[in-house]
Amino acid sequence: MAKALPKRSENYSEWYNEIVKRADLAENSAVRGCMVIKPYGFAIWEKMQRALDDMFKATGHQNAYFPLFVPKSFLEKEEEHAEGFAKECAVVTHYRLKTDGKGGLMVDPNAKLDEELIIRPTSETVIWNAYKGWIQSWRDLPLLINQWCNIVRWEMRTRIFLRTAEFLWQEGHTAHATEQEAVEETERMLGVYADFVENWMALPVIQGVKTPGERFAGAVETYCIEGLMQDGKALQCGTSHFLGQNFSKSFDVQFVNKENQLEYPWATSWGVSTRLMGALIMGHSDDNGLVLPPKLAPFQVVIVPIHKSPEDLAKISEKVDPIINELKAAGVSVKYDDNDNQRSGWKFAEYELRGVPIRLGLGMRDLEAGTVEVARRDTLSKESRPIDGIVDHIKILLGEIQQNIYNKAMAFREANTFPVDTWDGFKEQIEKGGFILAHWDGTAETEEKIKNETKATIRCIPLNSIEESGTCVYSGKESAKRVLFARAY
RNA sequence: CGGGGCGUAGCACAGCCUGGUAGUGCGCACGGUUUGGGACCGUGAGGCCGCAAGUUCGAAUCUUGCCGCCCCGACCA
Repeated sequence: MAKALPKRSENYSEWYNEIVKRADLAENSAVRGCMVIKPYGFAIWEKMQRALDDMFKATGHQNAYFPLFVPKSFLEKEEEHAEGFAKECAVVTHYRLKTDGKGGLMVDPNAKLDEELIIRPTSETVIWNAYKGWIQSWRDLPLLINQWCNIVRWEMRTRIFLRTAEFLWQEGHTAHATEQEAVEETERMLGVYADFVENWMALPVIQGVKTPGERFAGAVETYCIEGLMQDGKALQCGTSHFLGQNFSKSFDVQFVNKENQLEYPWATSWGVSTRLMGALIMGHSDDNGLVLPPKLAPFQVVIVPIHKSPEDLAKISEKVDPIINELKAAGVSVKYDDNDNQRSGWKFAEYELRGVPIRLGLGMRDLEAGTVEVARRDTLSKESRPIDGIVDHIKILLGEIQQNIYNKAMAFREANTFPVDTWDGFKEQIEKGGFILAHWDGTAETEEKIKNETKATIRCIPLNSIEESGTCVYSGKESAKRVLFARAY
């Protein structure tokens, strides 16, 4: 019998780790805190990349690539930025090894770098150093650049996909002639992220602004999208920063405006990472394994033959071939698993674990009846349907599944979002999990105290929050709107 | 960095207390019987028992040191 997954209700983090492993998404590597993303997991990431990249291009951005190494002197230039990242940087101090005479290798003490190189934790500094040479005139603006790369943040404690020492991401870095234009860009890209996470990943998110305490180091304003995971914890799914003129000033980048005056350009940066893989897993999956939205599944349909003899298999394959061709022609990705290593029952369980949205089962009974068994991963329901018209049915079904898992996630979020008006109520609810909408007096002191007493942080000040006067849930002082609290990953 | 757990076959683990030829299940290879929700029988391959030193006639097992990983906390996308 199957080795069942741990249940979400019993041990959520073990359930998560097991899904990652058993669905063959990724594994821990020999290097502390770093993961190996396996082909099935990487295929999902590639689909995310493709969709996002298309969206970036559609909003006028171009891809480029900047170095992995950041000279220490660059990182120092923007003070807050330097402070914020200093304690999680990997540093290269030497450029050569030599044999140690005992069959091993040692760092060559004669090969010390004059200036240490930091493995990029983010690229604002190298990029703005380069922009100095790219920007002279208002005609060079806006400069809309994105890069896909890996970065390193030396985390004390890591969790696969959610927080790894090395991770993959994209980082957009733009320069604008006016403050307003840069703010618009920051908001536009937040919207792109929200659009992607909701429409591709099928996860509803709250768009908002971070409090000063939660702001990106070096930013004037940080916008974010926040998702709610099934264990009631929040996950920041993407951030978009308005950087003001902090980096243009630090790197002395200026442009000549239409009036022939020198000005500092206004900057933004924005990123999403392989952490989204974690959001995808925790947002939809169940005790049977992964549940993938059709738009991001490596293959949307798997066809499993059910046969007793090679002759039967040949007959089934003959029937399956045109279905595969028709599906492909319709833009549906499909895998036909005629592998005879495993039997059909094993395959059913396996593809369920891997979250394939639709499974077609085809046996001799179906050949006689002209039917096929259609199983949905999201509802675990099965029905027998005529082969005629099956491709049209699947096209519709894929859309339904995409919508259904979004609706489920939305219903979950709604059922787990609570307006709270008293401190006792706050403390009680935070233990149960979920999003809490509560009034806050706007001070860092209160934010800090709430965090220390309950481990809840202000995830964001939602963009769509309505003006509603009330009193701070902690201090009792006046407040104009509710903010979003939760315990977070 | 604290607290806990664990390193034995590709994977999951037993054996260790009480030293004496390294085992079980899954997976893998081959043969056969099977096949509508994780099949069964038979045969077989596969191990520096995390690394190093020590104790001993003899160490997976005892001692010391080191390394690594996972989980729980403080920091973070």
